[in-house]
Order: sequence, then C-alpha cells, then structure tokens
Amino acid sequence: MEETYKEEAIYGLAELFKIFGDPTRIRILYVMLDTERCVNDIAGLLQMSQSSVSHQLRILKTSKLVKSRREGKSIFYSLDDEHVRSILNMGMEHIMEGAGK
Amino acid sequence: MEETYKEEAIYGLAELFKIFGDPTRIRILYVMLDTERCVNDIAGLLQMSQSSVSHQLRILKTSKLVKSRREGKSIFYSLDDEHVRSILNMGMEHIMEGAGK
DNA sequence: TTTACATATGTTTATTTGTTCATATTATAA
DNA sequence: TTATAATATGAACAAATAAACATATGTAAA
Repeated sequence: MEETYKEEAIYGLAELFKIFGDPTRIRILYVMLDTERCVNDIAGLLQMSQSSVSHQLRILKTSKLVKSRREGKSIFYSLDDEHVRSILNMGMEHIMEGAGK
Repeated sequence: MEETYKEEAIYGLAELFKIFGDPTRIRILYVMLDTERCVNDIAGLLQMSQSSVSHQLRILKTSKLVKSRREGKSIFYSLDDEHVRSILNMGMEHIMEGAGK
C-alpha cells in the first residue's frame, strides 16, 4: 500500500457524498437553505409523501447534515453545519463552470 | 412550486455528488491528488482490476472530475478542476469536525 | 504484417437504496 | 381518557449500479 491517507477516512468521505448524491435529499437541503422547516412543510413544498420525507430526514440527520428541534407537535429541521452550505456551493460552482465551457 | 432555484441544477448537483459517493472513486481521485497517473498504475496502487479502474475512470471523466492525456500506449489521468480538490477537502473537514464533537 | 502491451467496453450478477404502504409513536386538545 | 395531528419506522418492491469476466480497440515495436 502506498497510500498515506487513512483508508477509514476514504469510506467516511464516500458515505458523506453519497448522502448528497440523491436529488430528493438535495431538494430537501435546499428548502432548508435559509430557514428551518418542519416535516409537513417540506412534504408540501416538495410534493412528497410524509413518509418519504421522514425517511430521508433521518438519513440526513444520521449523517449530521441536518439537526432538529421540537416545538409542540412539530419537529423543525435545519442545516447542521456551515460545511453543508459550502459543499453545496462548491458543487454548484463546478456545475455552472462546466456549463460555461 | 415555491422553489426559486433551477430544478435542473438540483439534478446536476445530485449527479455530481453521486460520483463522489463511492469509495473506489474516492480512492482513485486521491491517488491523483498531486500527480497524474496511468490506468495500470492506479490498478496496481489500489489493487483493482484494470477493467474496474477503466470503468470508473470513464465515469469520472464523463462527469468532468478527471481529464486524460495520451503518452504512447499509456493514458494519464489527472484531476480536471480545482473544485474537485475543494470538494474533497470540504468533505474531509466535515468528517473530521464530526469526529471531534 | 504480426505480436505484445495498454486501455476500453459489453454483459451479467449481486448488492444497495429510494419509495410506498401500513402501522407505531409522540404530543396536544377535547 | 379519547381523539387527532405530526412524525417515525418496519417491510416489500423496483430501480440503479459496482465488480467480474470476456472481448474489443488502439498503439508501438519487431
């Protein structure tokens, strides 16, 4: 093996990016870009079933891309980290540049 | 629809991150982090079959994460873009921070 | 030409995973 | 407590895909 980086980190990285690699989750992240949202609102905004949204939110939360806060019967989700925004922006830049070439 | 961003960009973004979402491809990108590599060398370094490496390189190239250059019988691949490095670093930072919490 | 080396590409298979449907949990109001 | 609203979760199914294998293409030397 010639690799200097940690093999473990490689898998962690791939796991992280895999989370971003689904349009549904990207859409969910985007509706939370500048405000927290509860599950029902997300489902309404994105025309998705409550179940599907909830499943995806669990994945996003497990990966620390999203955090949650309870308020009465509702649970509000928001981006967990500035890195999430950064990664989204970096990706968007790459997309846009590629389009201009 | 309440979304202001382009729906098209959402799918583009997800497609992009999906490419990063596989350990094999991350490993391939990492061995090209500071130098170009030919297919055989990558296969040797990562203990993968030539076929598998080639398949993945095609995916990486189609997504503009990697570019190639022919030299005799060999073809050298390298990162296409500074964004590729940025995205990898951003992801790594997120991973590392999460580990420290 | 042939031959050998480097890379690319079909095809099949096994695994992963997002969605749906049904049901469970949790919290508030009556 | 009972009813209702919001969210979570388990199971089944269909679609996507990485790896392996065989084979094809391309390049250079003999």
